Amino acid sequence: MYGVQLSTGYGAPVVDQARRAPLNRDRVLAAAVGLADAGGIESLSMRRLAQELGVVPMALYKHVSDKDALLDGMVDAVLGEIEPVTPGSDWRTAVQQRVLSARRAVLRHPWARKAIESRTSRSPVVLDHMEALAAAFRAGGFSADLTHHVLHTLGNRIWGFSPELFDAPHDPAAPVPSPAEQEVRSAEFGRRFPTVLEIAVTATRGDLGAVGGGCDEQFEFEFALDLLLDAFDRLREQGWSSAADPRRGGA
Amino acid sequence: MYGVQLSTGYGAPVVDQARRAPLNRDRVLAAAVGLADAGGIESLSMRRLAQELGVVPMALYKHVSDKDALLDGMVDAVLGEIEPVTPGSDWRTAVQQRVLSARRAVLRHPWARKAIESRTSRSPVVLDHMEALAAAFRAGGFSADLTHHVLHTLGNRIWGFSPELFDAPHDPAAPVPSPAEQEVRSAEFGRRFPTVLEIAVTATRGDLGAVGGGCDEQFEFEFALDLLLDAFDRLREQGWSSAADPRRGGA
DNA sequence: AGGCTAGGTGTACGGCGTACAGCTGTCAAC
DNA sequence: GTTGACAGCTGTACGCCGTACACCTAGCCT
Repeated sequence: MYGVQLSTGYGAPVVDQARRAPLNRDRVLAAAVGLADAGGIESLSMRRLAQELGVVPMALYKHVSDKDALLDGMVDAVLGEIEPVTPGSDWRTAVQQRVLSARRAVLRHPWARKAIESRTSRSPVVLDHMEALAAAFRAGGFSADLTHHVLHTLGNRIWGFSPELFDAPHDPAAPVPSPAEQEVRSAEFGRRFPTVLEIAVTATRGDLGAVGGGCDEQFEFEFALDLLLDAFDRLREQGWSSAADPRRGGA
Repeated sequence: MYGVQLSTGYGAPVVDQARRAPLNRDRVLAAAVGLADAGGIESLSMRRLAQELGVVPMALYKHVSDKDALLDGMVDAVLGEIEPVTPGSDWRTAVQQRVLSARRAVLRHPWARKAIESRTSRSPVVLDHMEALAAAFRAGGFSADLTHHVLHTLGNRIWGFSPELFDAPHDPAAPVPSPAEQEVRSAEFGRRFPTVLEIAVTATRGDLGAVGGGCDEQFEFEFALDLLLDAFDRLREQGWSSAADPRRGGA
C-alpha cells in the first residue's frame, strides 16, 4: 500500500530506504521467535507475524510452507542455542552440560516448552542433540541397549524441562478472596487433601502465601537429573541388559 | 429448524420423541470425549460438538463456561477413570497401581496426553490423584520433603505417560521412497547420526522397517517407573533431606 | 395471573490459516 | 536491447473458529 509506488518510473530511486531487505526463512523465524518471546506462543499468528515484518500474510508462505513448519523452525532455532560440550569430558559431565545448556536455552524462551511438547518432528537439530547425548553415554561404557532406555527415561528432561506439576501460573486478574474466605478454603483443602497441603507447607517453608510461592524448579530439575544419572550408573556397572530384564521375560 | 415447531399449539404433544432430553454438563463432556476419541482433539470444536448433540453452538455455553473449561472437564473425566488402590498395599504397589491405572485410562483416550499437558488446572480430580500418591509415599515412610521432590521427579509419569521421544506417528500420506533412495538416506543418516542409528537398530532388533517399528512404550514406562521407585527407596532408607543436599547448600 | 429463571436460539463479529490468481522487479539468454 | 522465466510479494476470498449479545420459550413459584 504505502511503499509500493516509490520505485515506479523516474529511474532508480536515489535512496531506496522504503524498499525492505528481502525476506528469507531466517528473518521470518527470528521475527517469529521475537514475537513469541514478547507475547507468548498463542499470540503468534501468521497475520501478526507478517505485520511485524511489514509484509502481507501470504508473503510468509514463500519462506515457510505452513504454520507447523514455522513452529518446527522456531523450535530448531531455540535448540540451536545449545552449546557444544567441552571435549574430553566424562559421560556424566557431558550429559549434564548438554542437558543444562538445553535448559538455559528453553528458559530463555518461555513458549519453547509448550512448542517442543507439541512437535513430533525429528529435525536434524533434534537428532544432533540426541546423537550427542547418546554418544556421550556410549563413550562412557553404556551399551546401545541401555543407552536407548536411559534416553527414554530422561524423557523431556533432555530438552531441559520437566512438567510443571504444581505451579499454576498465578492469575493476576483473579479476585482476591477475603482473609475469612481464605481461611475457610484452606480448611476445606486441608481436610480433603491433607498430604498435598503438608507438602506445600514443607516446600514453601511455612509461608504458603509467599509471592513467588512455587517450587524451586531448578532444584527439582537437578535433583531428578542427578537421581537418574546415579541410577543409570548403577545399571551400567551391573551390566544391565533388557534381555535379562524380568519385564522382558529375561532371567 | 426441524423439530422446533412440533410442540407448538394443540396442547401437549402425545409422543414427545422430538424433544431432546435437556443437556447437562455431563452429557456435554461425554459427547466431547466421544468426539475426541473418534477424531482426535484437533477435530473437536464447539460447533461440531453442538451439532453432535443436535443443538446450536451457543447452547453449550450454558453448561460449560468456555472451551478451556470444556477441556478441563474432559481431562477430569479421563482421570476419573483411575481405579482406587486396594487398601493395605505397601507404598510401592500402591504407587504402581495408581500410576499404571492412570496409564490405562490415558491410553484409552489417545488425545488425553496432549490435553493433560496443555492444562494448568488443579481440579479436585487432579488433586485427588496427587493426594493418593503423596499419601502412599508418606505412609511408606517418606518424609513430606522427600515426597515432594519424588513427585516432581515422577513428573508426567504420574499421569501414566512419558513423552514420545522417538515415535513420530507414521504419516500414511507420505510418498514411499524408492529402495535406492532409501539406501542413500540411511547411509547419510548413519554418517551423521551413527549412535542414534545404532540405538534404533538395537531397539528394533535389526528390522528397522518393521511395521510397528517404534519403541515398546509400555516397557519403557515400566522400566523408568521401577528405576525411579528403586532410587526413591534408596533415598528413603538413607534418610535423605533437602536441607542436607549439597545442591541446597547442605552438608 | 404474573413474573422469574433455566435452557435453547439466531445473528453477528473479529479472528484465524491458507488456496489461488495476479503483479513486478531482476537477471540470464539470446 | 528485447524477451522470457522466475522468485518474491500482493489482493482477494473461503471456510473455519470461539463467543458476545439479544432474544425466545416452557415450566415453576408465588
